[in-house]
Amino acid sequence: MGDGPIHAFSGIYATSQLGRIVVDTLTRVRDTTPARGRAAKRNGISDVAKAAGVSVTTVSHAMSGQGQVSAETRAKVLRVAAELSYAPNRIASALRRQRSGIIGFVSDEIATTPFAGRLVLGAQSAAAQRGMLLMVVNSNRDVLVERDQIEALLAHQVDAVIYAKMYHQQIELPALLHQIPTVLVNAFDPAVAAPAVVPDEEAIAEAAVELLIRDGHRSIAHLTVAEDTPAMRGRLAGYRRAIQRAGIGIDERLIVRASVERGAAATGIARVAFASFLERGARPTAVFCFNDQLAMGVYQAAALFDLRIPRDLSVVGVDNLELIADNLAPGLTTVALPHYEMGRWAVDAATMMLERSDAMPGEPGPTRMASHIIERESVAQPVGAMHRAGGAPPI
Amino acid sequence: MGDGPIHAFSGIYATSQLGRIVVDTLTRVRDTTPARGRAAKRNGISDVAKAAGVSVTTVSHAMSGQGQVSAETRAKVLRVAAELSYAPNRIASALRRQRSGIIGFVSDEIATTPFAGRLVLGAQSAAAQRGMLLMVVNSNRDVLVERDQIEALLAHQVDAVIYAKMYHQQIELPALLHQIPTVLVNAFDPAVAAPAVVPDEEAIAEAAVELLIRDGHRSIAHLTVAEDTPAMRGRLAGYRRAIQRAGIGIDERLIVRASVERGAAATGIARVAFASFLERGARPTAVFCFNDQLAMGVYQAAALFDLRIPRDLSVVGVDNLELIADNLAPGLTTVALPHYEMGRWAVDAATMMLERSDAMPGEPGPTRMASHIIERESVAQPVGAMHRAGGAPPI
DNA sequence: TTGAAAGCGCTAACAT
DNA sequence: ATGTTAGCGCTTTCAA
Repeated sequence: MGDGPIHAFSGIYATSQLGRIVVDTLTRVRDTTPARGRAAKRNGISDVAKAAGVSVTTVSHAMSGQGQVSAETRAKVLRVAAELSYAPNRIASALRRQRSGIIGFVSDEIATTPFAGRLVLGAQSAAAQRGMLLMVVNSNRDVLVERDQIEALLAHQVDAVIYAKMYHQQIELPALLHQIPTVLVNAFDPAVAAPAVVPDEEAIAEAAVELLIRDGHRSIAHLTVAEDTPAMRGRLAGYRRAIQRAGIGIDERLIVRASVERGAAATGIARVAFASFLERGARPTAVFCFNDQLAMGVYQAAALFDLRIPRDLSVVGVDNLELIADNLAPGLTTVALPHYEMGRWAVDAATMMLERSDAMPGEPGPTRMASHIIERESVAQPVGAMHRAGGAPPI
Repeated sequence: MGDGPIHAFSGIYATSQLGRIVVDTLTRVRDTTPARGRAAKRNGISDVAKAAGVSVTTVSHAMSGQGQVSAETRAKVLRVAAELSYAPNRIASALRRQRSGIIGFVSDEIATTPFAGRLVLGAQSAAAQRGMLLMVVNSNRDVLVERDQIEALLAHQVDAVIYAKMYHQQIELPALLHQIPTVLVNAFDPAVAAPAVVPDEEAIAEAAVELLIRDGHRSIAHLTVAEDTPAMRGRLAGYRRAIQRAGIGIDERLIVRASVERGAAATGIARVAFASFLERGARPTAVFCFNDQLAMGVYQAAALFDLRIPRDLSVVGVDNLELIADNLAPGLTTVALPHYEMGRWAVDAATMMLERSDAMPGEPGPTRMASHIIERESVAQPVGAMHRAGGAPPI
């Protein structure tokens, strides 16, 4: 035994048949020349069977808990399997069972928002619990790439696919996915009866506005985007509903739209939009913003008008982009979208379809998932409201 | 033919044997009741063989370009395969060839930085070019979870694994990975001869500092972190080298450390650190910051001292966190880390090892990859420097 | 140039 | 309770 990894045959296999059966009984020293090129040949079920002196069937049964195996045989098989660090070859298993144990995760975008990560994380943790693995592909919003990626997933016999978008939207499900159990995330296709999960946009706005109302605000602006999306519509509707439910009349002048493209410039445009809004004499005590970037713009606009947040103006955003929300001073109170939860839900829905092929998880229509508010320091009672809700209306 | 998907047998298969051979010859109408439960049975190689009137061997050869097939036979097979939308079952192929075509991608973290996304994107695009797929798992920095995930990857017979960290660091490669070709990203293990790729930290600092020197700055501060990491050391060394190379003496008083934990609070702590530094009378005309969050803190500190960026103080960051760099006013000039490129490199290195098992890609020691500067508006010539480098030294 | 057949490692139907 | 065996869909000898 010279350099390199230290291997030893343990007692029971000392006279053993197969070169492949190699057991570490000594403490492994640090291996400075690890495997290159090819993966080391791993022990297979027949290696275990031989070493344990049983048939492969028994090993299979013992490992999977399927058939009937006596407790002692089972224990022995398990012990030997552990010693040989045997784990079933999922490729062979997949071929035989016609189940790969892989869920494809198709995302339109993975690098420019933190949403993708949370979605993947949620999906992955649910998948792990069920002994499945995720195969993540990402199209960068290129339909051709997406097609190729989906074909690759299908060729790899994924059991199901999660089709996720980063922004809540209506879509047309790629035809390729009609042949396989698919669940939509942050998206829905009215023409296809596939389970779908989306954020409950109205609830987001209601939660935010109710938080403000509870603190005594009666003059609450909504800074939103011009683009007509489910998110924009839903949050606007939720805003209206919460305002009205509190017995406050809707003041259309308090609803401001910033025509903004997605992405960075949002902040500047929001600042301009909101500043010109204040310029025209509007004096809300609070703003509910469509997203955190818009909220960041409001911080800048407030500075221009010498308005202190939260003393003179309370602000609530949506998205919980930590890079923004934590770094703003004061910290931004915002609504966190349920990406992690939607990821989990999607995998659960997919496996449910796999187990009972007649099952259709969720509601008819997209399942709407609740968000939660992350409170930081950008909300306070309006001056004059003091310790009760419904204080003196400002202006 | 009633509702549902419209299918038709094309002429040549009208009398055909197999129910499975189903060809769309009519335009497909929109399917509102897609597959649930199980994936639709896909045509296999023998379906193609029968339809084309050849053996499966010939189909295999024709599809893969391996053996000798006459041009016409080949054309026919390909046509039939396309009509049956046949694609080889990668599971069966993997079992036979002992090559899964899957690369495992192990990441310590996927949700809280944009880095993971860019790494995955780079790796994925390189993998796609080689007909491989990525299986992404993520441990959330939990060693136990990591172990399980790696075991799952091995059970799925991944051909190689990419082991990626989000922050450049020295690590000890998990023992499980010694048995399979592995490439490290943003990390290195001196005890293991595995290919590794990391950012060239010194070059990052040199590029930033040289940009400032070119604009005429002679008094350049470096705001860095206290934590002793390869990134901190490398960038500090690069800073010193660039300064000295320009014939400017190192002024140790210009090197400021903010003891900061990763994450959000960085900004505030950086502001305090840099403010107290200015308070003591230090008057650099530019700061090179260890990262963008620190740079954001400098913006805040500058505001406290009535210093205008870039007129009174130029600022350069590292990371190109677009949420920060784009939203700061003025936009932050910063160095973008080569995450995408490292992802690509890793996959290329892994496939190289797979092809020639004696190959050891890259340099001895981690391969260092160049970054690039993203210029925005936070750098200008110092007052008095005017149009030439080496203008009047300030103070 | 084409085809027959073995076999990758496993699971499950069917003995015993 | 345990074992024998066929076969998942493909690739690859080897033979014709």
